[in-house]
Amino acid sequence: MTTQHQTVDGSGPRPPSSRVERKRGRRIQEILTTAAEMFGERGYAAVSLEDVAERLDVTKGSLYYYFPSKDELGTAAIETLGNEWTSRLENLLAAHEGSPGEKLRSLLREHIAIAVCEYPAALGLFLVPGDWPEDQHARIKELRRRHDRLFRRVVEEGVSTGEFRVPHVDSAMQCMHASMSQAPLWCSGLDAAARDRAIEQLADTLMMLVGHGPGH
Amino acid sequence: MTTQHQTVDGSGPRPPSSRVERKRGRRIQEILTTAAEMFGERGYAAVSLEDVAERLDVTKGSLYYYFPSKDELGTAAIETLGNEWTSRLENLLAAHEGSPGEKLRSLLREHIAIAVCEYPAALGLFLVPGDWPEDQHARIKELRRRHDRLFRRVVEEGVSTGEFRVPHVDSAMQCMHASMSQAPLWCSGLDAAARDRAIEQLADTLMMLVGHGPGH
DNA sequence: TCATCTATTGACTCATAGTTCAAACTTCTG
DNA sequence: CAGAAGTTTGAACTATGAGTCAATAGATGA
Repeated sequence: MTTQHQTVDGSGPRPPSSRVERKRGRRIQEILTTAAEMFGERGYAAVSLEDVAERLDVTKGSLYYYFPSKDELGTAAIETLGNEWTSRLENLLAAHEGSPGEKLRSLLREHIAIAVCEYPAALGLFLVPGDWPEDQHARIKELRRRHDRLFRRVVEEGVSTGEFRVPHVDSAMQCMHASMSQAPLWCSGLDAAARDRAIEQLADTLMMLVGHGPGH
Repeated sequence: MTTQHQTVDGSGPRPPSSRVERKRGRRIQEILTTAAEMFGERGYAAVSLEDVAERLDVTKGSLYYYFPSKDELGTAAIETLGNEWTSRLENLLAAHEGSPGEKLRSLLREHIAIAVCEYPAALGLFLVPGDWPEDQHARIKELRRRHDRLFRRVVEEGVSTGEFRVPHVDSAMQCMHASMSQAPLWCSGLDAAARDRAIEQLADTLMMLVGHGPGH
């Protein structure tokens, strides 16, 4: 068999099995991360597979050994990135014991840090869904919804206990997401120290949206 | 002469002159508005000139009668849109007599309303600058800077009089711009009444960023 | 070491989108 | 109305990027 294009995620009853399969998995991750990064930086349509291949130091054909098409690569990039991202936020929230204010601040920090430090520019995935084909467009919107539910739960908890003062929850959520989605842009080019400071300040600022200023 | 591709903006010592020239100007505006709208919706790379031509009910070749290339069309779209936009905000601010809080709220409302109602989706121009070629990328950044200066002046005025409480001015500005740039997305599909309400609520929410909640 | 499975290459095809242009059509103007 | 000027068209041409594939290089295991 020359090509396989198996399902990407390791779900189902398949253990990491042989060394060669684990190696394949790592290669796929490498490709997905790079692709997501570039799609995030410049949009889906503007990035050619040759561009992606070049950054990976391989040729275009090699990518087709792992993915049957650009669209499938795009889909996989959204899915794997989105799944890891969301589950990390969910775990953080599940393990957190603090007040709504503390919870929200932790969520914000984690979310921004992942975006800025680990998948630089990858949150750009969320920027112009119109740039993506129909199918992927829908997935991105779904991913957005999942993140929104997480944050919204905490915000509404804070509103009901009176700790937050939010004139319009929907607007506040939208502003929060919009701001976080552009954080990688603002932080690109900063050194580690400045980046950490910027993340901290951004979290401070977004807490203002729920009426939870530095006075608290 | 078959093609001309003259400068687009009406600056310099050229009155609107003949009727035919005015007609030409209107046609150019029509093209620019449509193109900006589509670039905003789906990004620069994802929109072909045939797409633009189709929405205008002409053929691709016709666009080349007015613009020598896609890139020039993109540049002109950014420039004209940006110039009109900025000067309207500048005029509003120059004529305004109120407190920093009232000024900022007016600016926000006007900015969002222009984005949402007059150039639907055109603020998307600002969304993925990486999607554009170098040259246009730089122009978009410059345009952003001009808008930023306007808003920042008002915010800093409010901070110095003590009316605003802003932990980090840079972060606050970034969040403000990010949120406004996505407003057209949120408002697409709303009827006029719902749209006006959404604009109002968004302005409320962004006032929170400068510690100027509904209590004031 | 040989045989087999895996991974990569580079040259090729095909479709799309940017660009040119001569010819046809429309609108002005004397 | 005739001719000139302005505008639009549709059919090329070209460049780019998606996708294919046979040949080759590299691992792996007996």
